[in-house]
Amino acid sequence: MDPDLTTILAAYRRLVTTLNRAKTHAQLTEAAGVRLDRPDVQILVHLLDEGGPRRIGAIAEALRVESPHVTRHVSALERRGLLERVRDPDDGRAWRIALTQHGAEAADSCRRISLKWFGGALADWSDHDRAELARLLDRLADDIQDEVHIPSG
Amino acid sequence: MDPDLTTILAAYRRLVTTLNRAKTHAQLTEAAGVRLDRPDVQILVHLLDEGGPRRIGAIAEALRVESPHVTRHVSALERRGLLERVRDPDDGRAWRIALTQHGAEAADSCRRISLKWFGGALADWSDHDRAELARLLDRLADDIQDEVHIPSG
DNA sequence: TATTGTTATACTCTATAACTATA
DNA sequence: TATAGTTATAGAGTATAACAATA
Repeated sequence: MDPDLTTILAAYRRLVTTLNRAKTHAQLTEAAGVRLDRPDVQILVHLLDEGGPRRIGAIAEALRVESPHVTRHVSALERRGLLERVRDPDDGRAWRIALTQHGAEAADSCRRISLKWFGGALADWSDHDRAELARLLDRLADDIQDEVHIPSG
Repeated sequence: MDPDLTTILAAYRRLVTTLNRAKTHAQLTEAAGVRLDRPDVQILVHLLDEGGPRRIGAIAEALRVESPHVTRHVSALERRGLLERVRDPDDGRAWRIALTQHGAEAADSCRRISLKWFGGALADWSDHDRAELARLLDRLADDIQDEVHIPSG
């Protein structure tokens, strides 16, 4: 019974309960002035973070979802003009998914709201605590990934 | 453009991408030796954390879902003998949802696996860093909750 | 009649399976 | 014929609306 461990797990769950709900997503899209569902936002913001076109398979792998899911959302976003397909320079048969100007703007709006929320939450924090949280949370994400995907038994 | 903020947001998303997927849930239930879907686990572990019977409405509020969702899962878990309804001592018309022995064991198994994952991830961390993460993540969960639910505009 | 919970329904999110196309 | 992606389908997760029951 490690009290730190218990606190960390409980805090993580509380965070997810707050952020990962339909109402929270509705708040985000309203504030961002976009009409996008959650997978849409994930894909658009992922492409913005990556900084360039990516293949369907690469997006699916990064978001840890199956590719048909990505295909459907990408197709819909393409029809709406937020994404476009460009030839993969490395592989003539393949295409990459690229943000259009409109898509990049929508992605940026969404990311801005998330950053605003986190920024608001951390507004009263000391520089030291913010830097420590960044360091520790980044390391936790790495280590959890290793722990879950390469389970020791 | 605050680099700490960006890191924190990205790390949080990475954490969710790792932990909040069907395959991860399947890994958890297999390791725990239970056959439960995600809402089932959330409800059971929540009741275990609370340490006593709770009303449907209170569970829904704590998990930030709508009550019909809780009703359905609780009813199914009741039929399977993991939960039972007991009279609310404070309000004769109302019932509270209580873990049975079997339900408490299942909840404990699931929580144990989550703790094992986090414990494994933090195994190489210094005591200081673990304590700091606990302090900072707990505070973040509080502050995000305030920020999102009492939005400043 | 206000509160709480339930039943009925529908929408969102994501997975699996079967198929297609291209090198 | 291996790889990447798509179409089709189904199941899990969650919300809204309408209703029931009880103080």
